[in-house]
Amino acid sequence: MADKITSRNKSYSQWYVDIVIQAKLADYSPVKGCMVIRPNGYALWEKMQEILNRMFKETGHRNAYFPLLIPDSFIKKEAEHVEGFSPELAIVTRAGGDKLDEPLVIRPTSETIIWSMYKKWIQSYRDLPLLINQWANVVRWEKRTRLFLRTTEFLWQEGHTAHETAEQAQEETLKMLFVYQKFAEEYMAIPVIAGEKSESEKFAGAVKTYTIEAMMQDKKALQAGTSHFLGQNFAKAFDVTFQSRKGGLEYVWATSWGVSTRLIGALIMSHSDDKGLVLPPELAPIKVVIVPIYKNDTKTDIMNYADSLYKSLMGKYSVKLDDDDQNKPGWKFSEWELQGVPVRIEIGPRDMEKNQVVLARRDTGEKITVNKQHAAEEVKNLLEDIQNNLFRRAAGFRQENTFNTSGYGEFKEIINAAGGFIQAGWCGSPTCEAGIKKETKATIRALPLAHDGDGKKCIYCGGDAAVTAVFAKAY
RNA sequence: CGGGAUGUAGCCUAGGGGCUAGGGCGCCUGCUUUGGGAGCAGGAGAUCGGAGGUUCGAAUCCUCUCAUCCCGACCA
Repeated sequence: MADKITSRNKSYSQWYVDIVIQAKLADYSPVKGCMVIRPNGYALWEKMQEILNRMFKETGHRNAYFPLLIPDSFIKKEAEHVEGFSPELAIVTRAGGDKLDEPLVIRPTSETIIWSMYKKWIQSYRDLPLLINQWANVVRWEKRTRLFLRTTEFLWQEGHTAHETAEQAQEETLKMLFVYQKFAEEYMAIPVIAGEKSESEKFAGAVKTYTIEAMMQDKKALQAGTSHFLGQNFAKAFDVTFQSRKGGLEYVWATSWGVSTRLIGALIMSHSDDKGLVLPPELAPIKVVIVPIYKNDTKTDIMNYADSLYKSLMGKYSVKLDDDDQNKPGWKFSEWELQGVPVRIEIGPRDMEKNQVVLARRDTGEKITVNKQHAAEEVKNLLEDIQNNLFRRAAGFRQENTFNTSGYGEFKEIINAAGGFIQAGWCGSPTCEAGIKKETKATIRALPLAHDGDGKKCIYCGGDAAVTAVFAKAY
């Protein structure tokens, strides 16, 4: 078999690049830092959109679309926001052959343009809550890019909501955090830690940022989604007020939340192996592929047999019959494994003779032989089993690589040698956080919800811990 | 922005002053094959990243430049 993919042992980052390129998920573009999402990759994004859209709508949100170009002055209206984003903005200064009077920023996120519109749309508490989501592209000029994980332009969804009270906005923030958690765990089969970000890690312009944080196979952390409680920061910056039930004029309370095509990177780095992509059935654009195996003289019979199986499955799952005559079965096996299809059905003369089929599962490589009449039911069970197995495997891996320690010496040892997540006490001081980052490169990934200090001491300064923090090196 | 690496056909690559730039994969044609990336035969495909220079002669040497990847710094 041709070695198209560098093994994870040899080079994890090259393995990742190889998967993306060889599974035809994406390709490099002529512009530095940008990528083309190819049909295989875009199909994954479409599955994510489909599921998330359903979940967003079930929680009362509606989709809309705001423009790509934002007046430069808008970005500058919220002090922390401008400070956070100004280094990575792409700005249009010429258009239509002339220099523009006011430069236009290509959106790095849409808070400012959206709140400028919300000012027009919100007058009364009767206009609240306003629950809008948009699917869009954004541009952030990053110094260092990686396919899917951090590209100059990327696709995402951004929810922007407006509420009467701080409590309602806070509730919305957490509600959407849990939507993300459910999506990651139940569909992507990726276990995540739901928690709050520390002050230094939060979104520029937010009062509080919440995150779902996942562990990749190299034991590094990946921020997979964020949900922000924006307080009244943007309402004040854009003067968005409403007449309350009591008649007074009050600033609106806000949230925003988003996940991006980075999730595709998370998916790859959670489940895939040295043979290629491994997709959880819930997200696999093709769940089952049928590979017929025939000789010239048996071709017609085998194809008929395969086709009848195909017809019996096609209404139930997205299934593909690979009737391409150009490649041999062995080639097809490898190719579909590379592309991550969860279940492969092999049908050859020996199977037809015994009225059976061979089911091969992508997650373990295991093959089983089942009676053709039971194939549909067996496939259903197998898909469920693969979905569960992938989650269990990832959860087990995370557990094996999550450590508790109260000694800073041990902390440094773990981070440098084994890697992984470390749960430790933190006093809450940015100085301690910065010291740890400088000395170990580990950052606070999340302050898990429902954990106070638990009587711990700060891992760095030894003072009383305000919270339990999860530390790790991160993407 | 620092460090490293690489640019030769769609992809991988050989050649490091000299004659028609060689091979593998892939692609096209035909035949044979088909239970883990098939075989044979024939064929198409290259201004050697770009510019300038040295030379009788440059893919090869020199200078500059552009691009990408990897590592680091930075990063809602």
